[in-house]
Amino acid sequence: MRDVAALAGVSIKTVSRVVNGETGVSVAMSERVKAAALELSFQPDLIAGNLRRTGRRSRSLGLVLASVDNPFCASIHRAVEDVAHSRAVAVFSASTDESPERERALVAAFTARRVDGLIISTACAPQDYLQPEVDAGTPIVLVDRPPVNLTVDTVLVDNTAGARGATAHLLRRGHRRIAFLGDLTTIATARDRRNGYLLAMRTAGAPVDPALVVENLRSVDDAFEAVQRLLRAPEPPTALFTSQNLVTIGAIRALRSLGLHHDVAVVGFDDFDLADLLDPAVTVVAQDPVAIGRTAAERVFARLEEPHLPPAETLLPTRLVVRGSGEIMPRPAIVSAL
Amino acid sequence: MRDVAALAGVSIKTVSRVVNGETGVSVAMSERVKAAALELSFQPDLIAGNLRRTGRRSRSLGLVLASVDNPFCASIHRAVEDVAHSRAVAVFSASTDESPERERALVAAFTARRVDGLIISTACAPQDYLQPEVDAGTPIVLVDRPPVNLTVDTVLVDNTAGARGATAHLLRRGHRRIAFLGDLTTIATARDRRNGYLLAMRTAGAPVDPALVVENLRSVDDAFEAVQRLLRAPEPPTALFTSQNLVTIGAIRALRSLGLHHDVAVVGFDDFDLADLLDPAVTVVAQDPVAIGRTAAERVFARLEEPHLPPAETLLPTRLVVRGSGEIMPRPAIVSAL
DNA sequence: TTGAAAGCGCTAACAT
DNA sequence: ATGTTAGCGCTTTCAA
Repeated sequence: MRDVAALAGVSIKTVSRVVNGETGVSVAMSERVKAAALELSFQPDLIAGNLRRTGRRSRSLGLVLASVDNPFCASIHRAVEDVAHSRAVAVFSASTDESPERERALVAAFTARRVDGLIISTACAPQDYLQPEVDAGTPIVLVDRPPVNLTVDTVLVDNTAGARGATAHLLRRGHRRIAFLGDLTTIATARDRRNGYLLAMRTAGAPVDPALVVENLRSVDDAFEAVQRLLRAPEPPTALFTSQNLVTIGAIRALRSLGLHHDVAVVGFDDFDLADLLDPAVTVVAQDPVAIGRTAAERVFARLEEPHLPPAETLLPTRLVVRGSGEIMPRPAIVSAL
Repeated sequence: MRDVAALAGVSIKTVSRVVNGETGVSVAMSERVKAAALELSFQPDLIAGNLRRTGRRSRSLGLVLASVDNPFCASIHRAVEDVAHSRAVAVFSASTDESPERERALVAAFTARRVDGLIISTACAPQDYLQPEVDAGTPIVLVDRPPVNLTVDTVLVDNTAGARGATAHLLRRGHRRIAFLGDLTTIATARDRRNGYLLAMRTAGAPVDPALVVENLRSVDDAFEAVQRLLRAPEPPTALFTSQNLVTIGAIRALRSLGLHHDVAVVGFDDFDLADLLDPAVTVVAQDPVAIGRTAAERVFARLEEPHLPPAETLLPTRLVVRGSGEIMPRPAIVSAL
């Protein structure tokens, strides 16, 4: 900037005015400065500029997800990016892999870079480590997972209702022995989905067999093995409610390996690509990750403009997508291939 | 930092020394400063610090992809993140949607934030706009798409060989009328894949029917319609080589809609989740996006340490994953459902 | 071992 | 309409 000023033969402040499009610069001067800037291919340093600027905005935002290569997270990510891009804000993103330590490290890395806001799908509970940031006035939105002992904006999905609806859907078709296959119980959404399942079962007066409630499944392989075990047991379930994508896929693989994919009903939580092309097509409880990301990003910017807004809780509904696997009627599942 | 110094009753420089773990501070003093920092929950401003620091590193990196919610891009992203995370570097990411204008805006946004390096899957050719950054010494790695009129590090996939291998695979099973279904011809990888197809056809002495070469397919729907049209034509193909994920999926949907999925062979470029669970399972030319991301990120850091390294060109191989759809033998495709 | 002064690239506040 | 001075939060350089 000093070089540009020297080349144009003006003061550094005049260059600053031109670069920032401030009023009160003669056209001739402005042209001269622009020419000099172009010649030196001058690019203003946004970081240095924001050091002194009133408002002190880095025009960047931190996004912390379970993993950027998980399709659900990636949709949220893209929605956040689009809102941020429209406001000339850049997005830092990172993955926790469900590790509280990594999450803390990532948030610290982002706050050290003075992001204007944070959108977090937390792997921690409680999230005490965020309190200093909240106190410092950084807009924080928790997405998908609720805050514990923390008052911040949230954008959550009605997991309980979604799971209840999925289970009720199976119950309506006459299923009584419905297995629940769940993710880590440390994850709030996994617990909510289990509770929705239990609620539907109790409401329908269906007994809950503890042997049919399998939790802490972390991968396709975990789910595969759990489902194989369930169906080879003396009293196998006639339907499965799988509470997460990887679990749904593992369950489907297990049913195929046993030749039971047309005999055992499946409803999965969370939609996935090609679910409609499988045989049978997979009935799911769909979430709206784009709405989650968009809402969260808009909330960050709203709070940036109006810091004293009361914390908002957005609860997004789910949608049951009927495709076939969830409409299989109950029948004795006979494991032929042993 | 000033506040911490005041509370500890030391100079600001001493705080700086403690915070950065520099040597030459007495233990007692160090303890006093740490206590003060903790009490004020002081977090050093990485940005301000790097303003004067020798080396001038922002410890951030810009990643420009087609779209963060495309699974191929997301895998690259995750690999880049992991390498960056291990070096305490944060990653800005963004999506071009194949728009050269958006790409330029994104790169400008990142350089204005003084990222230490850029990893770009470019939607532009030539990429002249990058020359000033290259000249300024910013490490830039182009991934997946080659540079035009620009000398930078690259990490590319051998698209031509992969496409040639896929087509040869079909030819070996006796197919002669093999359709090529391609993406936008503005994308270099799309052209390379077409060239690989043509090369294999010519090598085998198979005539190339121009009616079977359909390009500029941008979506599942585009591919769906193109494949329906091809198969309803008087001389339909007996096999399809689909040069991209969305195209592969559109083609599969079209074959199903015509009841021909067990009659027409398909080999797709790029692997995708659940390809093995479809009926028939889909034979693909798999790329290794994780290797792309890892290699590119490592290259950025290598160049950061050693700015005068000669530009490196990494060409990653593909792998044919045989699953069934590509092994269907040629037979007259009779469209029953009209 | 500690501190004072200068300065990174820029903007704010106040001249002129 | 333009320039001057101070200062953002930190590191560097050099002196004590």
